[in-house]
Amino acid sequence: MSRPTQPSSDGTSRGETRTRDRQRTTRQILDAALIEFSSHGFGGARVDAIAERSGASKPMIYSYFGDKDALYEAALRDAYVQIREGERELDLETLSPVESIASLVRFTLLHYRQNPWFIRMLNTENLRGGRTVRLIADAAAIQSPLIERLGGVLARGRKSGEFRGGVTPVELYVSIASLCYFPISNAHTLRAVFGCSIDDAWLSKHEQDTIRMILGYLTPGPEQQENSQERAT
Amino acid sequence: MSRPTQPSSDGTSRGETRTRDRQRTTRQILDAALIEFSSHGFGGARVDAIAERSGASKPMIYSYFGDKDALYEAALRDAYVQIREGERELDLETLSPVESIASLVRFTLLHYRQNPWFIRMLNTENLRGGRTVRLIADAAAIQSPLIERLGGVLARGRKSGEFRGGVTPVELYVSIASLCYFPISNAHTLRAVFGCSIDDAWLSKHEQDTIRMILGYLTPGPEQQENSQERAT
Amino acid sequence: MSRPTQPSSDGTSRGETRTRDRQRTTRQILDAALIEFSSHGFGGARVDAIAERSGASKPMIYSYFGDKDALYEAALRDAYVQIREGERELDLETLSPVESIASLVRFTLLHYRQNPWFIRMLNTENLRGGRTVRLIADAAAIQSPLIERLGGVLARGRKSGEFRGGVTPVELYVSIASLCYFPISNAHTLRAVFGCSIDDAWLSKHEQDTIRMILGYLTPGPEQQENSQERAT
Amino acid sequence: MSRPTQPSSDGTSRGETRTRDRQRTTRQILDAALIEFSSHGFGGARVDAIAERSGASKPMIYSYFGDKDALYEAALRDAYVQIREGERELDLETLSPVESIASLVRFTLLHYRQNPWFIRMLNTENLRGGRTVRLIADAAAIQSPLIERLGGVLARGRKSGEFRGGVTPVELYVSIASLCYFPISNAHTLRAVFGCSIDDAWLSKHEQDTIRMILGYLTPGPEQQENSQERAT
DNA sequence: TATGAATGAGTATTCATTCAT
DNA sequence: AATGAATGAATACTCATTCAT
Repeated sequence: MSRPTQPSSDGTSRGETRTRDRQRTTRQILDAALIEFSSHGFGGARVDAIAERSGASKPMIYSYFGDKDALYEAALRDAYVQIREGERELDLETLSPVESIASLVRFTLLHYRQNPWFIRMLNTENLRGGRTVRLIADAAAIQSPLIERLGGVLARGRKSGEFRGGVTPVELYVSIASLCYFPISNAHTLRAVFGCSIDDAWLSKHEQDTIRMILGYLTPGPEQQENSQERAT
Repeated sequence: MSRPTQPSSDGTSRGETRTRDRQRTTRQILDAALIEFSSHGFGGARVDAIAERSGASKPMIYSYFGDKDALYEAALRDAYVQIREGERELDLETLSPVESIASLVRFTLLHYRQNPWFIRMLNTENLRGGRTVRLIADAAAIQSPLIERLGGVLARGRKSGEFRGGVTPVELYVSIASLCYFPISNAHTLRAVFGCSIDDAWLSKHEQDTIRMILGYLTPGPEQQENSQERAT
Repeated sequence: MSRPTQPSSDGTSRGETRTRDRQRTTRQILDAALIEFSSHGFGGARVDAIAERSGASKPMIYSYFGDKDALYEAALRDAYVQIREGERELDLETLSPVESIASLVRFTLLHYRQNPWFIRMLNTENLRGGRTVRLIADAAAIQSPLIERLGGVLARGRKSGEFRGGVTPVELYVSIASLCYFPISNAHTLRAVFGCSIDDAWLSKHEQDTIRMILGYLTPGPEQQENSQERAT
Repeated sequence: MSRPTQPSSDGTSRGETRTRDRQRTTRQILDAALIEFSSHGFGGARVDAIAERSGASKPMIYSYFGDKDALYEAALRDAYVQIREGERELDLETLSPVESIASLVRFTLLHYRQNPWFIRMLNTENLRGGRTVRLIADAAAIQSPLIERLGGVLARGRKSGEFRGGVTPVELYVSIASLCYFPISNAHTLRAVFGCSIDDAWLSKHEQDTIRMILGYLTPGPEQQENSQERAT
């Protein structure tokens, strides 16, 4: 029943073509899965919809990935892989420490805006209690080298006297991510409750504010504010 | 199973127990719905599970609320109502401006930690594109008077010279919420990707950092940082 | 809990009032049931709808009638009772035989048109295989004295030479009923399939045709037509 | 269970069995649906029962037809299609006008007796107010070419002097259908109320009576009867 | 290998019927 | 006696998954 495939004219062998087809199909399925899972959450996602959008048949999806959970896992991992690839374009090594931080903020915000499905996948996964990310946490792809690079920036800044000590890269990055993630992730409820529309202008302003906040936090300065609550208690 | 209802002292009679039972049942259904929807998202939530957890029968749920969508809407609204009630306990009027801000940060973080289902409901709703919150946005319950009160704090701070101008209460609140929301909302993925466990200690430290960041942002100061990127560009 | 009812001012005693109330409620339930059953069939009828339309509570309906089947049975019997009452107004004794027949046709058609729920109840019951009408067939109310009276008309007509013999009243009545029932019962499908709208004008014409057909059938005449098929076979 | 399918001789290959199975399954579902809907009405029909009787699974039914309404629509349309197919066997062109009419009556009665579900489907649909037949009325299948053919018979009869004028084919057909439909449709209630059992013998006699009535109605004759009521008024 | 077709096990929702007052 | 409230048992419909080819 398998139709005879004559050797492809571009020099690839039959096996290679198959491999390439398989990769292409896998890619299409993952893209469709990312859209579907990030649009409707895990429970609301439909394998049918993924099949239709990807152009692959359902048995194919099952044969490639196993079941819905496994497909979700693959999609989540792929989400991280794509994001990590994006992060590689970020330059934290040649800019000045201050500029590196500003650049990181700008990049993070832009990244979230350009890949809204990523935020949605993270929301979905956290709603699920992280049960899947835990499974794939050991895989190298998911861990971000960003922390290490950010550690370098902090060290440089401390050495140059621009930054104070006592700030870990993880804490710093979580703060940056928080400020970039939340307004985009929660745009709908923010608009409904506070009447603010999180559009380009709003986010541009927010970008400035965030940079100011983060740099203010890193600056050595007179350090009066952080004692405020100690006095209060 | 029927708890002893002491005779009502306010003159209401008969029907009273029915009413009270209805209220109690409604409450139980809403509680169960909040747990279910915030645990599994809308698509993954099961009306059966809500019935079982609440102790109400399914027909009762449908008779009280209509359908799954309406039940979700009621639960979402209730989530906001509960949060608004919590916010009333917050004192932003008698404390000093700086202390008010610190207090708001502490309160927000505590609030999110103590009511994790709230964060999860917001995530769920935003995953749905906010289609339900839009429906109930006009209800008084949902809009927060917090913004107005925060505006008062900012005004007082500006008058006393502690705060600079040019900061709107919404922007400020979004930043505070961002910093408090994200680490809790995304605790699972953060742990998997950055290896940090968002526990009490972590959050205590984060609370300090957040207060420092926010106050640093509000302080007039030499204003060098916020120009950094202008130099860069 | 039963409120004291002072003796009614119109001379009826408490017991009588209760009896009268019960009768009135029963009547209202039956009316609502006739509408509901004849509108939606047995399977499509909703006890809730009957309760709402009748103004009676569902437990009352169940206490009065038993269950849905029994209620249907009562409604069906009532349909026949009402129809029989209507038939009493028909005069088949004083008019001439020919006029009696014409009058019966006119009456039957009018009757069906004025009580469309009756046709629908009959359709419903026949769809059910007559399982209920069989139960109540023994009750006097349901059997029609019409056949007997029609027998008298036929006898008179035969005696006067206007009608031929060999026609039983049941056969005759079935033919009349057929011609009156079908166009009304099947008005919707007739319109869809044959494009004819069964309105007043159409039915007036049909009334004439029916009378002509029936009388032609009863008239002694040269009797050529009815042999036609014997020749054919 | 799979009947042996001989290799198709018309050049179609593969997919053929699938198609044929689909057609066969569709047929079985429609048959089961006709039985179920005509036995219990729309509201009383159970999709489960149709699945069981047809041997198809419920999801298959839904995948083939859509939902219960659509299945009902398909069944109703199919009922008409089958009936129209039956009518094609009827010869109204070569027989004499009188014989044609007699033949049509005999055919109609036989048809109704042999396909009792057809009458029941019509009853069901009319009980529903014809809302579905209206949807499919435009489909060619449903409209009967019978009327046209009957018009031809009437014309021939008028030309030969056997039939009078002033009779439209629709009116005539409705009368014939009435006389054939009602005794079968209402057999159950007729038996209960008038004690007559509508069996083969009864219907044979009724067939004769109907032919007599219809032909009497068509015959030119002295035309005395139809004036009777004018005298009465 | 690839896929149209098929289904077991749900899932939201309804309804006849009964309880508690 | 009368009814608002409650529910067991369906009922229409769906979906992740597998079969047959």
